[in-house]
Amino acid sequence: MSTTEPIAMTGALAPRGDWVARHCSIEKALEVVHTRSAFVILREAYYGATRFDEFSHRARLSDPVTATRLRELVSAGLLVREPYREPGQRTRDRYRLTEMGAELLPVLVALMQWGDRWLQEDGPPVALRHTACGEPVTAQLRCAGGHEVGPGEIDLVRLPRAR
Amino acid sequence: MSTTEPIAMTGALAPRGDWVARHCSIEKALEVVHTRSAFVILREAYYGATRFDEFSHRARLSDPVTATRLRELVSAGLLVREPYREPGQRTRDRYRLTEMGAELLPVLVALMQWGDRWLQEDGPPVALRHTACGEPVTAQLRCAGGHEVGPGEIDLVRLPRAR
DNA sequence: ACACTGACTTAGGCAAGTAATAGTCAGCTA
DNA sequence: TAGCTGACTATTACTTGCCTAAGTCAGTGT
Repeated sequence: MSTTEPIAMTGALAPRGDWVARHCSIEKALEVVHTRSAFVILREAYYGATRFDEFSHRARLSDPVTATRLRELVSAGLLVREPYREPGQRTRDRYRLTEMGAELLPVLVALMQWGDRWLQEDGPPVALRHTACGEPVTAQLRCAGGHEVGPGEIDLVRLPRAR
Repeated sequence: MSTTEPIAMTGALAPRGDWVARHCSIEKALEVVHTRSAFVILREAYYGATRFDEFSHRARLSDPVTATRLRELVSAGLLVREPYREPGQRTRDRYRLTEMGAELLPVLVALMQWGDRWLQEDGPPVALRHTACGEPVTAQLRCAGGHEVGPGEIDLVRLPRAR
C-alpha cells in the first residue's frame, strides 16, 4: 500500500486493521536515550556543563555511569569530545552538544513542563525564559500553517518507505 | 536566595556556582515514564488503542509487561480503566487517556520528530497532520510572546519554592 | 622526584525491565 | 453445564542500570 491514508490519531479510535508500527522513530530515539542518566546528562549539557566532574556532580551520577553515558552519547553523535586547556592548567577534555544533541531540547522541555504541571506540589524549581523578550518558553504542538494543535486534532498518516 | 536570577541556558556556559538541580521536573516525569514499554503503550494510546490485546499486540509487548505497565500508568493517572460492553459481548475493560496522559503528547511528538530527522535513513514511516488544515504537525519551542525559540536563546531562572 | 588532581576503569553486587511459558478466572455462548 | 475467549497472574531466567569502593594514569605544581 503506497498511498498515504489517514489512520487517525485523536482521542477517538479509528479502524486501522492489523497495522503495527514499524521503524517507529519514537522507539529509535529511545534506543539512543532511554535511561534516566542520559536525560540528566543532557539536562546538564543544556544547563551549561562541559567537564566530566561537572556532569557527575551536577547530575548526581556515579563516576562509572557518567563515563559510560558520556561515551555513549559521544558515539551516538549527541555530544562531541574535544581537548581544551585553560591557562596554567593541563589539557582536559570537554563535552559539547552537537546540533543533533541540541535538537533534542524540545523533548526535555516538554518533559519538564509536563512534570511542572502534574508532579510539582510546590511549583516548579526553575523556569525557562526567552532571552530576547523574557517571556516563558514552552513546547507546543503546531502545524506548518501556524495553528496550535491539540491532542485530538491530529491525523496519523502512513508513508511509503524509500527502501 | 529568593530572588529569581538567570543561571543561563544556551550553548554558552554561565557561572552557576555549586547549584545542583533539585526537585527537577524532568526527573520526576521520568520516574513516571522511564521505560520503553511505557512510551510505546502511550504511543498506542494516542494511536487509538484501548483494549488490553490491542496494547500488547500493537506495541509488541509480552502480556506480563503490558499488564504491569497499564496498571502503573493507571495508578499514576495517565490512563483510566473503565468497564465497557459491546452489544452481544461480555463486559470488558478499556483504557483511555486522561488529560494528564494526553498532555504528554508533545514529548512523544518531539521524540518522533527527532528520530525522524536523525535516525531514519529511509524517511519516517508515519507523519502527523493537523486535522483541520492538513499541514504537518511539529513540536516547537515558543515563548509566550509568540516567538519561536532556539536552543541558544533560553535563560534558565531559579524560582523560590512554595514549601 | 613526588604528591596532587581530574578523569576515568575495574570489580562486585543489588534492583528493575523484559521475555517466554504456563496457568487462572470470569463471563458469554451453545 | 461445559467450553471458549479475553484479560490477566505466576514463575523463571536473562540483561541492563545503577551504586560503592578501590585502583589507574597522565600531566602539573612544588
